[in-house]
Amino acid sequence: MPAAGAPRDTPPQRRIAHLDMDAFYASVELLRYPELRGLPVVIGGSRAQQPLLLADGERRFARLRDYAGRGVITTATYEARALGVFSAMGIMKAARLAPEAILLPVDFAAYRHYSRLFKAAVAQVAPQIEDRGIDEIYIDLSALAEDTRALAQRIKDAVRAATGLSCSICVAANKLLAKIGSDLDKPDGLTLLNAADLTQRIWPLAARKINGIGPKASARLAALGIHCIGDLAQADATFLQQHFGRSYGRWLLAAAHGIDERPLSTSSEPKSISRETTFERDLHPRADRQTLGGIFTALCTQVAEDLRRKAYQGRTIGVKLRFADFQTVTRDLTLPAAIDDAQAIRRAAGECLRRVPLDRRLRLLGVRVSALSTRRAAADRAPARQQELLFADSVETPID
DNA sequence: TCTGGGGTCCTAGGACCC
DNA sequence: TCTGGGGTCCTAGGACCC
Repeated sequence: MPAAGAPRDTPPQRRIAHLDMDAFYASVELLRYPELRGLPVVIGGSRAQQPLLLADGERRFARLRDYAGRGVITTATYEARALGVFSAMGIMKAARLAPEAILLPVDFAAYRHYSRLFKAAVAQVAPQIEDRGIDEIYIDLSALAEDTRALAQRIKDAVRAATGLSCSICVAANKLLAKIGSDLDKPDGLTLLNAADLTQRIWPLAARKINGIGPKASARLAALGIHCIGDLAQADATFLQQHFGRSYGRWLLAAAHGIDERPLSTSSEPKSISRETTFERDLHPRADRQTLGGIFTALCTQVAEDLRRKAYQGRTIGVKLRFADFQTVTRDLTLPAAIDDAQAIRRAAGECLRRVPLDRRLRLLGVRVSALSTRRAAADRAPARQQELLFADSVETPID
């Protein structure tokens, strides 16, 4: 027991890294098409043209100006960003800014391959990893003895050796700061942040740089005269809670002070599996009934395939509709038991659809399955039923 | 000629149960 | 029959992230 007045035990400072691949999709494409290095290149548009291989072995690439239709930019090379083209920008708008930029279609299979490669390479150096999607991870370095900068450099080197790609990495006391820091020196950055850096390097940044402050919250903050993280740190706690609610208000203030105790989450199970599609043109529920029906069935089939491939079943089936004016509605239905087959999903999703007044043009349709369980867990909950299924299967594939 | 597709988490109200 | 309170599940929408 520490004597009264003795300093409390403070937990040892953590060392949390955030690693972010540089312009990931575009960089993977440049490995495949090195002749595009140095040019403005954007990835996006589900209907973008594949490069054409000419008779002389040359490739002809589509230009942004050639694209017609819906879609957004997924990634842009730094040369394209210099022209004002960024992720999530509509392709038609991007084409006005950079008509000559090369446009490539997305190839998720290729990006997933490189994603696995870089994560495996990092895991060889530091195994405590939280997956944050295809192109970024958090790494807990606390348990490793090595000097922080040397360790970060070794991780960067391992990623480059495994993939030929560069990444940006920041090591800080927590995830929140590491995430902000990895963006400070892109591309190919290596940033270390300590306590003294909070006021010098973090506070001048826009509040929007905090992971969790999006376009809506930053607009509301700006309307209150709060623009940078330092402004937020100086704001009154009660004032923030009045405007943003108790929970979010408190979090905003803590975040601005660089406080974040969240541990890494090194394993996770999916909560939902979904498929959705935006149509090339808006479709009317009556006039385009046949087309919509076909799309709806295809979505249910794809979701069912995804579920089975990943060995999940779900009890809650839902639909998502987006009207021409971008208004979005969802409906869902929870069943007594989890399912994973296309026909049952289509039946339940059809029930949901009937609860939406369908009198306007649609631009998007989606199907989602949530309240997931693994097939193994489902078997544990319903042993008798599973016995029947095993028996039924055994007709096809006898068990000895 | 705006605005993809895959997710997670939070809030809030109502039903229902004890 | 004048009416509390807590807990859980379900549903819908929205903000946010990659």
